[in-house]
Amino acid sequence: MPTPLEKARKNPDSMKAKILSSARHLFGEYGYHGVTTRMIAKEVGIDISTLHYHWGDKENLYEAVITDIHDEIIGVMLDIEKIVHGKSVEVRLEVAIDVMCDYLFAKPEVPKLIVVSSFGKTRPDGIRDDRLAEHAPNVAIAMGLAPDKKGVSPADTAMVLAISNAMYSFTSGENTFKGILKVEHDEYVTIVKKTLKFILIPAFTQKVAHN
Amino acid sequence: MPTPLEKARKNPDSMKAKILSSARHLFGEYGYHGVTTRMIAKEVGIDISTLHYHWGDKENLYEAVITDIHDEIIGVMLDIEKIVHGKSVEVRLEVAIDVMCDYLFAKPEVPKLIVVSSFGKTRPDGIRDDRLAEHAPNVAIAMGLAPDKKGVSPADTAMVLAISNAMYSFTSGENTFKGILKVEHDEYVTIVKKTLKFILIPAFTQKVAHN
DNA sequence: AAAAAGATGCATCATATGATGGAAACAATT
DNA sequence: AATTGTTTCCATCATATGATGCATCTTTTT
Repeated sequence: MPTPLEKARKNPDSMKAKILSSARHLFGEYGYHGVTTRMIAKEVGIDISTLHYHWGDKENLYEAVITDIHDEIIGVMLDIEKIVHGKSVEVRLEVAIDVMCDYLFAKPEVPKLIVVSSFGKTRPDGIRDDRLAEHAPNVAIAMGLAPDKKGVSPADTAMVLAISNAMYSFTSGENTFKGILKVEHDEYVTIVKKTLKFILIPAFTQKVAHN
Repeated sequence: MPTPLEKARKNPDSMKAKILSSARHLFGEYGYHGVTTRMIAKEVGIDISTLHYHWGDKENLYEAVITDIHDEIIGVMLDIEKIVHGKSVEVRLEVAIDVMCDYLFAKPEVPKLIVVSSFGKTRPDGIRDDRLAEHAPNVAIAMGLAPDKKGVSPADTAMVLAISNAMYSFTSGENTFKGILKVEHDEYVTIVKKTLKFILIPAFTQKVAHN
């Protein structure tokens, strides 16, 4: 029996999928409490009762959104791990930064939702997804920071978190930071990738060489 | 004529100050829309009408909170700039990381509010403070990335943003990341500082040497 | 074509929320 | 003590919000 989320994915033109898409966008923009079911319904062009018919209550829809983006981003991570497998540290990092940044810039609601769900609280509590967290050690291994699950130290995981956070911050804060840097989108993307590589590659090669 | 914020600062035991303090804490935890005036009033132990008497409407109180933390953090930045003036790049960065992290760990609502106000939107718009943004180039100069205001490139500013973001992420996400790293507060602080220095110092010395 | 299942919107409800008027309590000034 | 100004809370309001019942329309199945 497919879940509502699976149904929505199966048919991207379905009402379920349209609602999910708008919900992603709006929750990413304004946060859980900043979005009303009416806002979502209005963006889709439907009545709120139709929204509730497809997704149940607001919390349930939000959970679906969180699950959706987590599945997606973990998919991207696995893709990257496949691509970089066997490559040098520099190449691994470079590819990881390029591919992940392209993805995050294309779907800015993803880093925004990850950031708020990691940093902030949602009042009625609940709603939390720890799969990204649990995945961090795997990334550490894939990046060559540690040989196996046993060998991943907190410091290694902290490195992975630092990289992830850097990408999330720059992509979700694009609008603010673009203004500070006084550049347009394309140049912003270039600068971000360059800066990330500039900062991370020296540290990483040093670290991996040390292992 | 002092503003309400100045009055609150002048007397930390005043009702204005107590409300501001609770508002800081709660807005940091749940975001603008996640906090009701009733929640704040309850935490202080007063009626909402007293809250409105002192601070006007919710948006006004939020603005005061944002202004308050921005003044505070810019103060810390200026302190750091004084301390590190004339020191080597390594020492400058080390001190900056230590002092700023200590401050942010002590007042976690500060990075939280900065992150959400940089990344997210608050629905009725308005409410924005760009002083931190405008201050970024000064930090670039203080850190030795550029000789003067004219010489600060977008890439330099991006470096400063990367450092700031890294500190904000690690401090505001402490609760989540502590769990991932499976460490307690004290060790978490140590790891964060170590990781930040490990990543940033090589990149920075390289960059400054290149100038 | 009829029947069944699915999807949609209108009207409506209960509660939450921001906000205010005005009375009462308190403090300062004369 | 009386007066004035400040602070606090109670009662209340208008609107926003999440949610649902039910009738209507649409699609699918028989």
